[in-house]
Amino acid sequence: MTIPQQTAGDAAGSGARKIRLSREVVLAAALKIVDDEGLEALTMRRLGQALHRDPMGLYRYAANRAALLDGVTELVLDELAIFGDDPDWQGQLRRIAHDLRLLALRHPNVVPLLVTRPLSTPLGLRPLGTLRPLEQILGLLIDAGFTASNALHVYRAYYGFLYGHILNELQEFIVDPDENEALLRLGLHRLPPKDFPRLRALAPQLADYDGAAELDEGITILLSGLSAHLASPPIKKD
Amino acid sequence: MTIPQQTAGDAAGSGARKIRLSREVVLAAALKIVDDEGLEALTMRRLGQALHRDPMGLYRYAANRAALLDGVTELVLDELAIFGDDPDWQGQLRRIAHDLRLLALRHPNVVPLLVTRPLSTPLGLRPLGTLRPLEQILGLLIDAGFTASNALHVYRAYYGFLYGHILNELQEFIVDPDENEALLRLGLHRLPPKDFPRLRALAPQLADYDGAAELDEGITILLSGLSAHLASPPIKKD
DNA sequence: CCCGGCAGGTCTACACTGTAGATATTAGGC
DNA sequence: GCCTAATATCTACAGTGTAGACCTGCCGGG
Repeated sequence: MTIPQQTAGDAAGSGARKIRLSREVVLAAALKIVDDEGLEALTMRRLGQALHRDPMGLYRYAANRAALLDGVTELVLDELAIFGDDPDWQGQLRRIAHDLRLLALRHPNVVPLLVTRPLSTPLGLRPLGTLRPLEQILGLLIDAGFTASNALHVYRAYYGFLYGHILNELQEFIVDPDENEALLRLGLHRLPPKDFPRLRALAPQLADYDGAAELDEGITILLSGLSAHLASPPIKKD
Repeated sequence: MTIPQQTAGDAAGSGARKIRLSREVVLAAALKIVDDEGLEALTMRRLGQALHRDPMGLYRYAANRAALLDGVTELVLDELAIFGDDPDWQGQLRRIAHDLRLLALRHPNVVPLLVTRPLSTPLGLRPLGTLRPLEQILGLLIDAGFTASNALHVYRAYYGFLYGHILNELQEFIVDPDENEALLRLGLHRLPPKDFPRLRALAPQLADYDGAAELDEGITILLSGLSAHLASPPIKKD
């Protein structure tokens, strides 16, 4: 006999009262599961359990699991603020880069979605929330005086570098934070010294990786390179 | 590397000659499935069917599905050649970048693995094949006169940019190649014009994206920026 | 000849997944 | 009361990874 959870006090003391569902509530719960337990843990049944609902009911708020994942990425990207009216476009790009980096560190389990979902969805069919940063940054650059097509070039170089950095940084992960030997912290001792001398020798530098500083340097290089390159010859004849 | 030649008419059950299995054969078959039918299609049962074997037998060559995926990424990365003795490190980096780009275009379905698998595996525990490029490029740079730690910085900027570019390029995908209107080719007509004016206006530029040229420009910018930046002040005091 | 071991291939079974479709429950209008 | 529409829940099915039992051929030794 199943227990109808009509009576409030049966579950664990925290609000056993069924809150009214909405797309935002569902996505927020999904994000929490991904953050806490990883991507694989986000199943319809698990999500239903977290919301004290039948899993089937969730299909009202997301057509299927893929749409649910898209919703989560959208929700995460909404945390990113872009101010279209700031005339200091370089400063703005720098700030956004740092913001996105922090966002990725806050939700590392979502990063695979961030980079992977767009690969299987053509531009025009993506959730609008994920296209908004693109549109806004384009606006930022165009307002700063760039040609539309040059703005696109700058955007590509910028976002490419940015995502690349984030992937890079998230990949260098610590195995055993308590270990004080750098080799061991990264698990590098398992590599055959014969084949990987350089990598092993770089253990200390790998172990104290200042992601923010490195990102900032990269942005500086990129911006200076871009302005130098864009100043002299037009990139293309359109 | 090369697939042992197989009989074309494997569908006809009579002549289904069972070739001798090996790790390479299994991984090659797995890669073929991923290339032809996508990542999701690579299941143990499907792979077993492609090899005319019981799916369970495959666990002799890959401990589990994750290991199988790792094997596939390793196999793909083996296609990338790096010549450690070339003194022209800039030219070498440029060539490798183009090679990796072409490799990604050849195996677009593997790219998610390439960028995603390392996120869930600490450096020291990755399949050795995926670390080899790192080690070799470090060697290239160190032989060219870089400090070990500067080599690491250059590597990070380089690989970050490179992966970023590849993601970028693979994301701008064509919905309907027969369409001659740029808006429609990318599916951009579905975007509300009010919210995405710039993006829609950029449709023509998006539609003819010369990835190789863009990558080359980016590399140029990066290399010049790097050498300028590395020439004057040391990045860090180690 | 038999026999025991052994390594590899095969089968069955189980716990879990997404989700289609039927069913039960509720709310609102007359 | 009764009818309709929406919403919530249940059941069921095809598919997944993989543990563990089973079978099958091959080996050298008696």
